[in-house]
Amino acid sequence: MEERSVNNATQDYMERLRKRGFRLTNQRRIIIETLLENLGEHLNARELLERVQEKDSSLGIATVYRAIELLNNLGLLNMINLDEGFSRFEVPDEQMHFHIYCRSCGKVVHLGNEEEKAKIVRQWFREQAFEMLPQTFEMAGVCRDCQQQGVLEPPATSGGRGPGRRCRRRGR
Amino acid sequence: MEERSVNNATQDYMERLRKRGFRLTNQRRIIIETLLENLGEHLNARELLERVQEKDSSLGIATVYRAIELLNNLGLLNMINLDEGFSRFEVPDEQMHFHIYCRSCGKVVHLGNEEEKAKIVRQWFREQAFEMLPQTFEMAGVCRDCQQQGVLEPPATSGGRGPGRRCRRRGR
DNA sequence: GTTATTGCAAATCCTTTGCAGTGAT
DNA sequence: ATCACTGCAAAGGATTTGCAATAAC
Repeated sequence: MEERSVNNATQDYMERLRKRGFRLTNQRRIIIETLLENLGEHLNARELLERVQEKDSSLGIATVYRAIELLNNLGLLNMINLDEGFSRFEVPDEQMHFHIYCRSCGKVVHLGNEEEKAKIVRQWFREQAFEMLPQTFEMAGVCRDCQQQGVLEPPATSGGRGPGRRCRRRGR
Repeated sequence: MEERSVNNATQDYMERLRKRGFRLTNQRRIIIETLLENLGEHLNARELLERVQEKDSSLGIATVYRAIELLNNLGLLNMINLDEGFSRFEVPDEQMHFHIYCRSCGKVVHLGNEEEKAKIVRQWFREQAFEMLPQTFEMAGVCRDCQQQGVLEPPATSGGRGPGRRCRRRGR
């Protein structure tokens, strides 16, 4: 996203906070701006903190988490879970997003034709009379590259040194 | 699931472990059996441990987590994330499952017509040349009941006493 | 007899929280 | 002048791990 539109979008987010009665602090502005500058990067809290601290080195992790929670509550931020043991964050651009991630190497791809897919999902929500919240869809698979390497071998003896399916926290 | 089919299915799972070269321990059998007996309950690790300990009180949480990881790696178990700060687990019955959960009260509903929906999703995977892993889809929304109560109000003064959207760990 | 697996307790790591100080209104 | 918000450090809670003992093979 270019500088001008980041600025505009940041103002937009700040305005929404103001309307809801929240204070417009410098920290919140920086966090929102940084999220916008890194659209599509799916930063986690630590990564977001690092980038945010380039602008204000005293800004702490607690503030990051509190801003995330606030934005999420207002429906202005999606939480992304890739079964890593922590969350990643994304500001939604009005659209629903569809991610497929590889459980072996961690690669994430965005699906195309999102509007068409979104229509389908909205229908699913309608069937249940649920209001849909802004969100992304995380779908686990094995990418073409990793399919050829096979995944997770038996215990040990058989020469186990392959990557195995990444799955929990330490598995990155 | 009735006793007979639980037994059969458990044997089936054990057989798959054996084929991959893993040892058939009593602990693994109990854990698998318990997962099967509680199909659709979406137990988390602590809940699973409790039920498992009714059968073997010395079985520890580490063993539960290790069994979960093993089964998940073999594609024999789905991890379910409802943004609660921990995971829930489900043994898949060949089918893909679609869950919508209410971010306000936590209610979870299973969508119907799953086979039809599964076809759609399989097509999405095909478009990306990803192998699909057994999994469930967690979609966040607000249920009909909670829609009427409104969610999250501004800071404080304005009389905040509503529930607010549940969102992170402590929010249950 | 080997060696994968277990149980325990300690360690890790993400996330939340209490509190005193600060800054937006 | 208020009181929402911040930063810090400590707490909380889920998950992982080292290691000696155990039990599949």
